[in-house]
Amino acid sequence: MRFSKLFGKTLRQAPAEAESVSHQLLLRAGMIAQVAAGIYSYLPSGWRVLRKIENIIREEMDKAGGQELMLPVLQPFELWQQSGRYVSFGQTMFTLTDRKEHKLALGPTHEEVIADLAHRYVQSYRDLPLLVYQIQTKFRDEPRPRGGLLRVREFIMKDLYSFDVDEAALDESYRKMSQAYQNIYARCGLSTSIVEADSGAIGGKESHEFMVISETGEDEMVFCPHCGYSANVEKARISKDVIAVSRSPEPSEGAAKQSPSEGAAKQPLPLEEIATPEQKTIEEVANFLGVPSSQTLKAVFYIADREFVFVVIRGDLEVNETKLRNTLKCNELRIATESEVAEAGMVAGFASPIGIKGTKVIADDSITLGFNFIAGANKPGYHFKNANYPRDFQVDTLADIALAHQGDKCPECGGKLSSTRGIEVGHIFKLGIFISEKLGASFLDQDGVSRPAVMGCYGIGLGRLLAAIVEQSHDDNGIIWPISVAPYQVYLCPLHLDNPAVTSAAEKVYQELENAGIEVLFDDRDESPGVKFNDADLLGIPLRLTISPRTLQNQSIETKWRTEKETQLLPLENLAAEVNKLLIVNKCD
RNA sequence: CGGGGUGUGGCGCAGCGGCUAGCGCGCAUGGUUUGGGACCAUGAGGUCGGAGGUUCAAAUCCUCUCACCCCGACCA
Repeated sequence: MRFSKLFGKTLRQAPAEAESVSHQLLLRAGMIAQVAAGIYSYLPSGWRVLRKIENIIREEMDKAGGQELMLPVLQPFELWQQSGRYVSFGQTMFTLTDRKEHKLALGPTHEEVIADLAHRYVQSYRDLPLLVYQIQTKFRDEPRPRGGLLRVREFIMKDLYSFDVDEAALDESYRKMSQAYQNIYARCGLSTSIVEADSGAIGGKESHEFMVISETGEDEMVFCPHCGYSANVEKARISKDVIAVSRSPEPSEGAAKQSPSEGAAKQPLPLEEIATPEQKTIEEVANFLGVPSSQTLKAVFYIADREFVFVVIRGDLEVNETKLRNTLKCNELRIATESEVAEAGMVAGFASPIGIKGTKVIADDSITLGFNFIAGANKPGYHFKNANYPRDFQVDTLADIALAHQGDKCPECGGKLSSTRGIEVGHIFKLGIFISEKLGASFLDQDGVSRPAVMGCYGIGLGRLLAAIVEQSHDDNGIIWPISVAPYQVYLCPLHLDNPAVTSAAEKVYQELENAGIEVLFDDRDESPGVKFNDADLLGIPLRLTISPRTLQNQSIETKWRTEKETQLLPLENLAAEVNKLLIVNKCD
């Protein structure tokens, strides 16, 4: 490709709307252009990168036994009513009405369509396992697109669906996909971490995300440096017995040196009402009474699908709303307003489940890890001492609904958890049978018994993956593409185009490299060296070849890797073969 | 949806009641240049996001509205 003909200009200054590194660099390099919020065009060089990523993914999916197909973007809304997932997707779905007043959705994902297909074509256990995938555009009306390609409303995704005879077979498909994903990221030069994840609107029980560590990421994950446990905070578990010490607010002298279990009697003591005037927050109450916050119970009020819910958790912990949502199996969840709290008859600041009737109570299991808690007395200015579950109050559900933090104890080994932000570049799910049951995707087993296929689904957003590579691989001068996904492998850079020797040598080299199947961006523009070098860096082409009167004196060409400072001379003779060797040696896949 | 911010040539910005709306980059033409974003000359390109209002006069003040960005809620 001749640079002079390449559609899409490089920019010295990034457009003002771009904040994240990948967004700025991709815009400056002329690889993408914004059309509207969360809607982008790929320009030729950006599209080349995307297609390379796509091919890597396709190869790995095929290798893992996947069969590529193509499902429609336009989906009858009835399919979504059949699965019931139109509720959990809600506003995120773009919907439209056709001329016959028939409601359609632009597919945000394709479990319904593929399960409906499986219903027709999978009949026997002999047809399983089945792994089918597509690489296609998805539409999701995200409430807040952000970070350029990081969160968009229209995006290209690889989605594979697995159908298996039972859970054990699903585990095997899942394992295969997990491996294929790791191969893909490695070939794209990305280092990723696999973390336990919540399955959100997709549903299902077990899922993992592949994360690229980056401050730009929207997700927070915790990990244990000792045993390797790692999870998205939405999902993360923690060991709750000792963390109380580390996180309690500066306890007063005396209480300070006691762990919560030492600080309290190990036997339940009689419930006792004490005056705590004006002491409303956990911190105030704990300080006032000279106990660690882990010796208190916190009350938090939510509205879950219009129902008022009383949530109790140990005072040193916070509520994880994703876990709470899953526990309640609700769609909308929000903190109750002050007036809603009052209307429900609660005394904010002094509330506890003790003596409360007719209200749904959800408790974190941390309330069972201790004795003699301080809890609200449900009247202004008073708390109870020595509140004990289940002696003093009952709950409707007892579950893990606590939020993990950096510094908490690892649930596996007790080590100290670290936390970091990450970009989710892939997500795999064990769906189970809830969709196949609803859409009739069943098969006959060896015994002639009809059973629903056990499903899994596995997604990678290609644009986000591309952006994640840029986030992880760049410097002050621009993008640094790994050879495997670079828009061009070689940047051919002649200097002094007024010199006929340079021009003819450059043209010859360009032809030679092209003929050898090497992807070359030939900077045939009559620009100063600085401009060309800077564009080469900005575009992130792995290998730069400079040809000038100086190099021609030695019958050679200068080579420079994007990742290195130094240059080398390479003889012009047999150049294509030599360049090919260099590229192969330095390729990461 | 809540909070904050920005809309002026392709990009970055200035102008914030007063004459013909400027500057840098980019673009075009000609010339001089050329190893890390050269220089000179000439030139093209603008409904100042939109609508309404105030005024002798509005990019500038007021009202409404739209778009985009950031934080949060939300979100595979």
